Amino acid sequence: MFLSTSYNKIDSKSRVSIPASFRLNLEKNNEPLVLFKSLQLKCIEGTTYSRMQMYINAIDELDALSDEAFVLRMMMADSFEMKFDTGGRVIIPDILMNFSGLTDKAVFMGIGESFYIWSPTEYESQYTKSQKILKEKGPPKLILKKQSD
Amino acid sequence: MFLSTSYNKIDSKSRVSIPASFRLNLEKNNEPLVLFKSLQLKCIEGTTYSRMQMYINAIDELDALSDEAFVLRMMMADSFEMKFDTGGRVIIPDILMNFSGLTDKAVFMGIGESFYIWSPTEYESQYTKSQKILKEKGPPKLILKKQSD
DNA sequence: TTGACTCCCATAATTTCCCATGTTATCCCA
DNA sequence: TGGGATAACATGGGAAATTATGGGAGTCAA
Repeated sequence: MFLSTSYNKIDSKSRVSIPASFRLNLEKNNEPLVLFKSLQLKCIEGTTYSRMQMYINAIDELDALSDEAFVLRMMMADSFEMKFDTGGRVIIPDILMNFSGLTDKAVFMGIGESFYIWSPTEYESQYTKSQKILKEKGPPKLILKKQSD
Repeated sequence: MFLSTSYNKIDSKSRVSIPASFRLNLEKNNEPLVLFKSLQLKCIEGTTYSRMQMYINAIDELDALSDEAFVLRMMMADSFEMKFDTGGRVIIPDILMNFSGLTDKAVFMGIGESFYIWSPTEYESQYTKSQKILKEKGPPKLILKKQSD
């Protein structure tokens, strides 16, 4: 699971350290890391290779001509398998840098099965927004289920 | 898995480098590359030899005289097994160049089990279209299943 | 001999890999 | 509980390997 938030520097080669706790989570499960454009937010999303595989399998089960399949294929096109250097860094592809507005600093935000990478300004505005909603609507009501598989 | 998007040049001999990550994916699985006309889009589709075989098997399950079977057989006729040169390039057959409107630049778009090759203009219009669908209909709702095979 | 095609080599640019260093966090013992 | 030793982490830079791409020599057929 990916949890917690941290800031890391992006150097002139577009390299950035993935937080150690995230890396450990991947290594423990022997999972490569995949980064892709978030479908809803102006940020990069990171997840495991096998979770990405689940999306791909889902494509084959949809009507090949459907809008859903079309959008999912585009999502794959904006996905990148990452390689770590010995220091635990990855190089963020230009496409993702531009899309998310990243320059020299990245905010890593673990959200369970995946994590977000934000530019600091975008992160702050999203955080503020979430606090506002929380204040107005109160905490969300959750129905917790035991894991079935 | 074929992931990510990249641009490569097509030279005067109709040669083009297949992105290294795609090549690696093929080599790793000892799979020849097959290119064919997309059935839905104005682009070339690339996939593994064994996935092409799955399409062929699917034809056999259809009514031999049906329109579907007819169309699929025609698709097979416009499929080509590719040979790589020492630099990792292939020569794109004229039929496919003309069909997809390729001239001097190709966009490679990994979509999981296969990949598309577009002319830059066609790629951009398709990308715009996907963004529009995403905006209007929101992200596809998926029920993700763990891989069963 | 020309044209089309295949195979191979050359090179520039990019990417990957590895080593070095400062900084932060963790641990252990007094 | 403090404070120093040790390990882990984040970050910088450069060497080495890989990739993309251009061009040419050899082959075969018309």
